[in-house]
Amino acid sequence: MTAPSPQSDTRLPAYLRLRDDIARRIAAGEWGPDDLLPSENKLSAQHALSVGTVRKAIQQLVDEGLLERRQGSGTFLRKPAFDATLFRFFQAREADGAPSIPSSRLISRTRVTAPAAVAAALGTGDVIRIERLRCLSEQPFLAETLYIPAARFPGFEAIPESEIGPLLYPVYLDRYGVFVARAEDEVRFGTADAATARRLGIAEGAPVALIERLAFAMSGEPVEWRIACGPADRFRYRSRIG
Amino acid sequence: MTAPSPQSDTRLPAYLRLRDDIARRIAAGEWGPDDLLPSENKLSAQHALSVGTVRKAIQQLVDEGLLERRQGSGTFLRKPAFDATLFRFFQAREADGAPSIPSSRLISRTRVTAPAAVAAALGTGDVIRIERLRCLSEQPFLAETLYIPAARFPGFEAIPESEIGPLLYPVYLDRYGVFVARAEDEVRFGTADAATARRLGIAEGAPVALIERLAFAMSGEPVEWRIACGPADRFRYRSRIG
DNA sequence: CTTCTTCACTTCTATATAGAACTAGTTGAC
DNA sequence: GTCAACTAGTTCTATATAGAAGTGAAGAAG
Repeated sequence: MTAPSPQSDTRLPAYLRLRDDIARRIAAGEWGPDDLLPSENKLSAQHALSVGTVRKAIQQLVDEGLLERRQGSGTFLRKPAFDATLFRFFQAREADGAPSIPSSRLISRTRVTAPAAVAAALGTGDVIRIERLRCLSEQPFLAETLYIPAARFPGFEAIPESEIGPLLYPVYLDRYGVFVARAEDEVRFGTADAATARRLGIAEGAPVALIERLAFAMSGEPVEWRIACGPADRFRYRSRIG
Repeated sequence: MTAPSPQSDTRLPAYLRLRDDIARRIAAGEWGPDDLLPSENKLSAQHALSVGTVRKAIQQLVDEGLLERRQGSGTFLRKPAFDATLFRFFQAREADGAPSIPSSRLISRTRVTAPAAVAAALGTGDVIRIERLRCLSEQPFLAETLYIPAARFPGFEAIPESEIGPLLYPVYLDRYGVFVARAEDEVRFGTADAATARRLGIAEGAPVALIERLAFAMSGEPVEWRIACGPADRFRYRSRIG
């Protein structure tokens, strides 16, 4: 076959068109996380391109973190695990210093009209609001409020809590085919309001770090807006420049 | 010539050895910022490699941000301009919203013994301490304390203030041949001590953001430790994930 | 059952080559 | 002097090919 999918825009180089084609097929859910993609040979035959061109296209997707190559085995779709990136911002470690994924406690799931700023970011005001608390060793340290478009996640508010793990993105993928590929974070400082302070067990007005996130599906469509709030003294962020 | 420089360690692939060789020559100062490197043809002839292999080596250095390719012109050494990255963390904009490099006021330069943590990071306790204040429209908004190894920057404390611009890294490069290639930032929150509060014109104990930076020369040697302190309400950081 | 060998398949490295696309300077026409 | 055409040099795209290196499973040897 010669990929009858919607031809990439203009007269772009072949390796870019192939890259976009593969990305589109990933977005369409043709392969699931950790699935094996066709080999370079197969792809080059299917698209009537040389292996070198195919490698160049794949390499870009590897650089973007979408794919993973294993010499001798094949090329695999990577499952993005960047729910954990939120915790780059906080010291989320057990007492023994081992990093771990905090447990989640869902507080509420309600269909509401989104605040103006959130509606603007998501492109719709018809959303489901999720409130949850992240805990480490039974100790709450991060309060989150999330909004997801009701049209994109129908019935989410009715999913039994037992079927929702500590991470949400796998749920989005498994139940709704929404593959969160990219996110934008913004970090600010502020003070805790009464409700948040109560949940976190800190004083009202205590300094907190606020992390806003807008997450996008592979298609570029925004699929989740969230704000996380944690005590400022646990905040710590490292970055490498250059 | 066939590059008599210290051969790269083991039996690594040729493109990696070439990459390291070029990086070493950059570190040795063979080319200055914005200089033109030898063309792919010349490099392939000099090292007895094919053009494809040379391109692969160069591409890695481009990905790392060291080099810049301009089709039709050549490959150039990029001058890192990441003093500005500090201000990714703060809203450093003029009243009209235009981003700008804040002015600097040097408060002191003294040869001192570094605090233990700093000495550990720099590998020596014999340092020069620099205190300065970054201002925007005459309004101070960032207080910095820097430590640089006295042995690496002899006489820095005696350079006339008029010869030091708003950015320090160009001074390091021009006067001491120290090319800052990489840095690690760590962001925390805290409260202002008396001296800092006075300098910034805020209340003692007011919430502040603290950015610690350890900067490295191309050789990997640490050359500067600094801590910057600014009011938390001006802090704002954006990042893109995925 | 365990261990070793073989084999098919994969990605990885490297070469050689051809032409397209682009840049910057020089030359020539007017 | 001005502008267009040409040219030498550069990176970029793409192909074809060969063998090295690594993987995983199947089969042989003990």
